[in-house]
Amino acid sequence: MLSLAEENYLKSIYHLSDAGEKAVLTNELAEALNTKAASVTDMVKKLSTKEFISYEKYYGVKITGKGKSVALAVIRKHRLWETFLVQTLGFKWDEVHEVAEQLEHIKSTLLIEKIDEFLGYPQVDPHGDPIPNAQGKIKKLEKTALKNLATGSESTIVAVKDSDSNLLKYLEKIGAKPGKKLTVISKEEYDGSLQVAIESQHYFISKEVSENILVTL
Amino acid sequence: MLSLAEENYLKSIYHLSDAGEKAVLTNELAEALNTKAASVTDMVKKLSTKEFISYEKYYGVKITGKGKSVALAVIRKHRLWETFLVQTLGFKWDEVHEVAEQLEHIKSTLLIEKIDEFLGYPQVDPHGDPIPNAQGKIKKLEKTALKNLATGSESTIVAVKDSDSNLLKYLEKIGAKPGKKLTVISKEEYDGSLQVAIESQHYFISKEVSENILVTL
DNA sequence: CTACAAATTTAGACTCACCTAAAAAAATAT
DNA sequence: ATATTTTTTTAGGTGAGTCTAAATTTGTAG
Repeated sequence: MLSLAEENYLKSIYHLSDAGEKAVLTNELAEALNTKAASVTDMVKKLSTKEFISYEKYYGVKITGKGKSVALAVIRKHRLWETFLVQTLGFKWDEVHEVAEQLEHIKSTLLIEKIDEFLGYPQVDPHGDPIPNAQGKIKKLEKTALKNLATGSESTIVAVKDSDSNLLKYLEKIGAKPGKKLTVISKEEYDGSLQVAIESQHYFISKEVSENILVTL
Repeated sequence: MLSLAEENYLKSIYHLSDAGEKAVLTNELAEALNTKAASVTDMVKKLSTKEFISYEKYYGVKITGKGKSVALAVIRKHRLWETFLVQTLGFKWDEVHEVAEQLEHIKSTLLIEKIDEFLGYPQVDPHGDPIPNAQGKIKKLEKTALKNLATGSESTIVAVKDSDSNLLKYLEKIGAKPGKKLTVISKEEYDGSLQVAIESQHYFISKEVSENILVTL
């Protein structure tokens, strides 16, 4: 059974390495985990002998398959809990991170599967990040800001970046929630504003707002 | 900020002392916490200097007001989470304890208040134990087995002791869920069976079942 | 290519929560 | 009242995860 610290190291290594693509340096990890390089060296040796990562002195660490599946399980829990906190309990999505950091370490497969079921098997969390399934598979979806869409393109709202409560209220009003379909009707070149359709209702969206809405095609 | 171990000690001390009524011995605590007497002595000294308990060598410990309020906060969280697991996620109530032992240590007042609200401010958990409010006040309710009720008495179902799934299915069928009102229509002396009304429907309840249903007047 | 700077590792130490074994105190039995 | 048993405490030690300070390796600039 992995300790809290071990799980956090693996999660950070996974993220910092772009899902295992590249090696992660000691200092990066120290920074991310709010600890000192010397402590990282210690832990990294331990995780290496346990074969969750491979470690080469002065070079950095790479996450193994075994390590990835631990990391993904933790990330899955984190994102499901965030979704739960926002969707079910009405947290704002800038309030959820700290709590989810704790909840992600609760040990119970049954619990997380029930939460997943309760939420209706969501694909993305409130930040628009994809939720790995129970097998650790992630469905990558190309996110882009609404403002990058061409006129006429259809897309699905995935998340909203900013959490300013005025913005949220406005989006609430026009029904711009994650999951909703959206079509770009027209774009104004000179100020970057655009007109969109959400459920056959037309709305005017400023450039600022269009930069904060993430969509997928 | 209290550690997990400290919170568990305080919770155990609270329970073993009957809510602070009597002193708790080192060995009792060691037994309850699955640890050794020597370890208990160490921790008990620490909690004592922090004034969560008062400790007298060779005599035992007593929980202070400060200690009680910590213990009650943990117990509140434990019972709210158990209620959530059973009511919302469909856990059976003999499956919830281990998970609730973890969840009770999540640090976030906002979270637990939202859970409380989401559940509709329940008074008791799925075992029929009262849930302390945010101020640590417990509403004690006299629980008794259904079989102890006199003919004609009205009561509210609080919990079911046994978790045999046949029993649960039967109770489900007749709508005998915690919170439901129940009236004793008649009792048969010779076999201890009784007739009850739940929402103006009459049902026949065997002695065995009536021993497993806890009610409050 | 040498010298300095930056990153990393090693060495040694700390706290937390636990342990075992031995000593001390309290309870019990004769 | 003394001896024996039980309970509790003390003393000393362990592993996990962290730290600081010093040593080492690697990278960079002249």
